[in-house]
Amino acid sequence: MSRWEPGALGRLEKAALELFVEDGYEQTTVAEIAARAGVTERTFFRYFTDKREVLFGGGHELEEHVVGLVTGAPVGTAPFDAIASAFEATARDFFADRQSYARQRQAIINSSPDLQERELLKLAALTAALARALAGRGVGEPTASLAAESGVTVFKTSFPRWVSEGNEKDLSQIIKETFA
Amino acid sequence: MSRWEPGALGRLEKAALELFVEDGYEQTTVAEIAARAGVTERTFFRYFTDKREVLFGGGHELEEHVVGLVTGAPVGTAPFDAIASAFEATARDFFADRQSYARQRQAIINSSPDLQERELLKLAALTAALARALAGRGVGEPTASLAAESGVTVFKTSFPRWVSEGNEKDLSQIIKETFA
DNA sequence: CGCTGCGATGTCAGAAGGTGTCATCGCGTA
DNA sequence: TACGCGATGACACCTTCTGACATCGCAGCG
Repeated sequence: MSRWEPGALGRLEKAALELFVEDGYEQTTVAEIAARAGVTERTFFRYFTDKREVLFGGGHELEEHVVGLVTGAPVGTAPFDAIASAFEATARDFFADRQSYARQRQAIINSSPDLQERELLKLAALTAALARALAGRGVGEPTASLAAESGVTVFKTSFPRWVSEGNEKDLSQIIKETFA
Repeated sequence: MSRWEPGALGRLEKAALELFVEDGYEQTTVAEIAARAGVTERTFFRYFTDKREVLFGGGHELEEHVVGLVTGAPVGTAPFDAIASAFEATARDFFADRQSYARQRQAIINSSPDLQERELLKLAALTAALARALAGRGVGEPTASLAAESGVTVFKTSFPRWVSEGNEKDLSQIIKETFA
């Protein structure tokens, strides 16, 4: 038996999500999150730079995934097509069975301007990373940036639709439609 | 002689800009800004909801201006054209003689993720307002949102170029080129 | 002329977010 | 056994931001 329960990071993310749902983002204090996770406030800030960041941990993996797909697209694929299919595939891989989680998370984000700011920043980072990936494939400016912007815009507008539709429609399906 | 010097808001904005340039955004405290402006910290927060907001006061007027131009565009103007010329005109009216101010301000924003977040939020608000304006002219979705997004994207990419070009090239000129 | 209400500011106390620094102690390794 | 590492705790501290109440010139009004 080690000195502390392992998995502090996961416990913090879980506790935060629960409390945000129960009491709202702004009403929840970091101290409460830490207490429910069984750690100190200080430990929270060792895992997350910010109170907000606890909701955006997955963003990094998502970025790597999409960028990887774009980088690895068949030689000669048109920039816009590479972006489009990367997003479609990522939608399948990442969000297929997580609609209810995504819905909760999005509801929280929509409730707080602070969180919306952070999300915009993450999307801007994603845009920049995609533009770099395209540049690495020899795509010049401003084509690379414009294709990246377009892709992220499509994603950004498709996501709310997928989340809100009560039905079981596929995210990748919606994305495919919107790209047209 | 009134009880206090008038123009507290202007003094705060001026003091903030100076201190941000001198010491950097993060190193400057609200207390310092207030002291230089000759008021209390509390007064700062009566004028600005946020430490960040002191740099974004003009955003509201800019939004009203662009939206007004779009709303007042000749009947029958294509959505995209309405947006494009609104931005060109606004560039002339708002930024013509303020390049050095804009450069300072942008340098500060670029130095802090906090400020970049806020700027992205303001641009998102502008996008939404433009989409509403187009909708008010009878433009349907998704055309309205896409035209608004495109316009803001062009603005967002043109601005850094205008700011960084050492030369005297016109913002509205750059914008016109990018729209093509 | 004196009263009165308003508006802009000050004063104070305090919650919450965030950081630096040092202490603790189980565990793997020499 | 001794040692050092890594994750966490403990604590003090600063900054941002908010609520509640006090102050006092000024304008209007009787």
